Amino acid sequence: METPLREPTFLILTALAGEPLHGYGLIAEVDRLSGGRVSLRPGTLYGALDRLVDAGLVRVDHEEIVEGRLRRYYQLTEPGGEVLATETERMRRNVDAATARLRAIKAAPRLSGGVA
Amino acid sequence: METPLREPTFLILTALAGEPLHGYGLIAEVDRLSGGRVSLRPGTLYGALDRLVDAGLVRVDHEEIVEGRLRRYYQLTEPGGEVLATETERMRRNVDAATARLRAIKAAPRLSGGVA
DNA sequence: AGCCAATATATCGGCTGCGAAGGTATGACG
DNA sequence: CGTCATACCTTCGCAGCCGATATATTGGCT
Repeated sequence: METPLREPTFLILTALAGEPLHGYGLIAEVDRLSGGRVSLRPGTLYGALDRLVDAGLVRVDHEEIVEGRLRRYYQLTEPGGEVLATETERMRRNVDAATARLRAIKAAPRLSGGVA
Repeated sequence: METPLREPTFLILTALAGEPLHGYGLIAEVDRLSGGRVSLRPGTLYGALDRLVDAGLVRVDHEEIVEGRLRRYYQLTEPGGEVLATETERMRRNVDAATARLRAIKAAPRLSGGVA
């Protein structure tokens, strides 16, 4: 697993931090928690899930058949929760650093397009 | 330019939001603002700078020779500042979503490794 | 004088993760 | 009986990062 986590992977872990979900449910949940801004594609989702399971951050919780269709539920593991917490902290620091500098820019713009 | 920005690219923009910097100065600044956690490699830095200049998010401010060595200073453009702001907002939302769910986990763990 | 470290730039190849596209199967609905 | 929605999975190309490597100059150490 590469770290820093990319956005799709990060959101998958975040979604699973709520409750175990199956593939399609995960897509829906990520859609919801991102306010519709991120729609996972199957290729992204299953690739990411395979990697996450390999790395032990997620595991298959159980499978069930609903209306003839298999649902494979994935669950966040404890290491998965730790990685999510660590990555969240990293991002928080980056966000804070950027926010501080952006505030300074607004106060006294120094960009190419600044007021002449 | 791919969006979401990857961490090195994001930090380069953040560093340049403070003041124009040259390559090596940028490496030092990113080192500092990341608390030593991120040390840019030349390959990462110059690749990213090329892409950022191509995309118009950063531009060459000026060049100067200090002690016989060329320093090429890069400056954040206005579009660059906007992208940085947008990306920061995106990350803030993701951080908030993850934080909320992580808090819930701590209160009532539901992970594989939870208390038996 | 001779050498190594630090400053400063740049390039190349491999790896990884994402995304677009496409594929299979089942049940529901008209 | 065809189409849509659900649900799984695979393959391929691309973009960005990183390690390694290269080149040039200044300065310090011996």
